[in-house]
Amino acid sequence: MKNFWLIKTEPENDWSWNDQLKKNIEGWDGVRNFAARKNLQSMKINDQAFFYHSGKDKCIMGIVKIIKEAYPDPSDKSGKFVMVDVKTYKSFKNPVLLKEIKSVKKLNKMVLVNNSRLSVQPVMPIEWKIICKLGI
DNA sequence: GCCAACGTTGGC
DNA sequence: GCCAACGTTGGC
Repeated sequence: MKNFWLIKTEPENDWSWNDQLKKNIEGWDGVRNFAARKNLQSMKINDQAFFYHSGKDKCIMGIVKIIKEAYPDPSDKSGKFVMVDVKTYKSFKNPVLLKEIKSVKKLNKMVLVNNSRLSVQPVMPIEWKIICKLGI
């Protein structure tokens, strides 16, 4: 079964949707949190993930697809953490703002709303559907 | 720039 | 194995 996710990035300092569009395929490394690692390890090929800008923007920019499942993150010297590869899938015409998400009642259970610090989060199918509609 | 919330570390 | 201290994240 296909799963849905949300991955966060800091567009200013780290990696932006613009960078993603330019590069198309990118290794999602640098995750150093056990809850996030667990989510990375649950990802399957062809799962989809929202691409979220934290910081100034605070919005979902588009969708990426998982094209390679969890493998050891070479940037982690301890060897404990993993990464996946993602590929640009779809750009939202209307990036969905955190503010909008918070204003939709059915979305107020989202991890993004309740635990905004988790950098790799699961998304419920119903939540996925609503946000896709908002972003078109 | 502040601060609340959270995760991780390390001493016991 | 607990918990205080610390560092980091991210929304405001």
